[in-house]
Amino acid sequence: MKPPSIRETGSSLQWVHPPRQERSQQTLERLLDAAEVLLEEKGFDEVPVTEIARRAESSVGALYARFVDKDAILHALHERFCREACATADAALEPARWEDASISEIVSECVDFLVRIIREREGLCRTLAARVFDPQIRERVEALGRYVGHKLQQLLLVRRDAITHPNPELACDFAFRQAYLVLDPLVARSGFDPGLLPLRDSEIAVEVTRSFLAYLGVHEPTDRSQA
Amino acid sequence: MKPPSIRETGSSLQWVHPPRQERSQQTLERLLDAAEVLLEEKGFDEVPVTEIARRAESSVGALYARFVDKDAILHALHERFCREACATADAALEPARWEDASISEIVSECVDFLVRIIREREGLCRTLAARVFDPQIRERVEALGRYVGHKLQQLLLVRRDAITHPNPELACDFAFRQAYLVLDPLVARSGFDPGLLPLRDSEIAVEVTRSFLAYLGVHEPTDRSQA
DNA sequence: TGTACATCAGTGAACGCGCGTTCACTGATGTAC
DNA sequence: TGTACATCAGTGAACGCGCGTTCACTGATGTAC
Repeated sequence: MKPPSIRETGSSLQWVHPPRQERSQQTLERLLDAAEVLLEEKGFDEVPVTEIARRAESSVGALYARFVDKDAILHALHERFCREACATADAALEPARWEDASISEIVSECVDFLVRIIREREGLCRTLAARVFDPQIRERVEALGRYVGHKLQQLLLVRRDAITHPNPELACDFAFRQAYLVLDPLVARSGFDPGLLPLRDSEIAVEVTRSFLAYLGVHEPTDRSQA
Repeated sequence: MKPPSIRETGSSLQWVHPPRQERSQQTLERLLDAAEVLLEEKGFDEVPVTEIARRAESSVGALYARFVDKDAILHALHERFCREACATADAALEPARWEDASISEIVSECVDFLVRIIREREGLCRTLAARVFDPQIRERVEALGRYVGHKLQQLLLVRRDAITHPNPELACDFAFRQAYLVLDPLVARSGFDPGLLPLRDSEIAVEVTRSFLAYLGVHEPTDRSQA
């Protein structure tokens, strides 16, 4: 139950040569942006470094002046994503925002939120999903999951007498991960195709929310938000 | 609601040069087996054809005499997997076997079953998961999902008055896919690592089953199996 | 049953392509006095 | 403010490695008469 913290795993310095001028800082960001855009269309392995450099209106040499190797780009992208995701979660799951809310309201908004994030960054999410076997990526995915999951859990456990599941801690954790694991492929993969289920995002969100709540065993509270 | 059938998508012939002698048939199978074994340890892209050939005690030339290209091996492996999975599902979901069973019994056994299959063929499942974006693989995954999902659905819908979810058809479909989507990464990925959730297979199965039933809204029947 | 020929199966060294990475060089920015 | 030098940033052609694929050749199996 200790709040998980996002350790800076030796962080960027492992993959990125730090820029010392404003100019190269911008190049770095252009390269990252270019890479992320290209990931919307292809897998990471299908994108040659030359293409990333070209798209960023930079050059291969400049790229290697910033990144120790090709993989470093993906790692940097993932780190940036995690930082942003944490920040967003911090804001969104701020207890004050939810003082009078019921569990279903919280869960429902969280699910919508997950859908939106995954949809916005489909390409990156897809590539990351295909690489969870990479220990570094995996560790980052898990750390983010723990971090956000823990915040959500705290919010939900305050309302624990609305939860029927015999082990509310486990239940919150499992339910959150389940939601994420289901949404990731349903949303991110469906860019290519009707998708695994012929449902639109909003319909998927409804079912995932329903599932989440049913699993917790929430009998809808007549509004008793604070413990 | 039409029973989905596994179309033979032009099938093997597209990737495999059919063997004409017993000998080459055996070579083909040795190659497939070797490839599947190697997938337990690495991703498909990390396994060079030379290694597959070597492990099969064959040669690169022999390999290319059977498969049109490297990808063909993965496709052939996937087709074999689907054939076997269908056959197993046919046997397991045979209505006669379940005449007196409740929904929870059916679901619980199905989940256990999924866990076992995924666990047994971790390597292949992992590689396939990383490749759902390939249209051919995706189509096969979906076809298998439809096929098995439909069989399960039929079994469950016979007991539809035990289901509270407003749309039982949709619910069965969604619940099955959700179970699969959650189990695949939880089980197949955890070979590498403590896993996303620090749960053992049996514990995961319990939660997935609970979630499945809760989502359907099953109020446990006092045994009224036939409609 | 034997012989000749055709097709199938297998071998593994060699080829070649793609792509990540390097490197010699030019230009820009910062710093010291 | 100006000048000289050092470091940073950027360029893109060339390199080289890995790996999928081919191909010339040997051996095995099948078939026709």
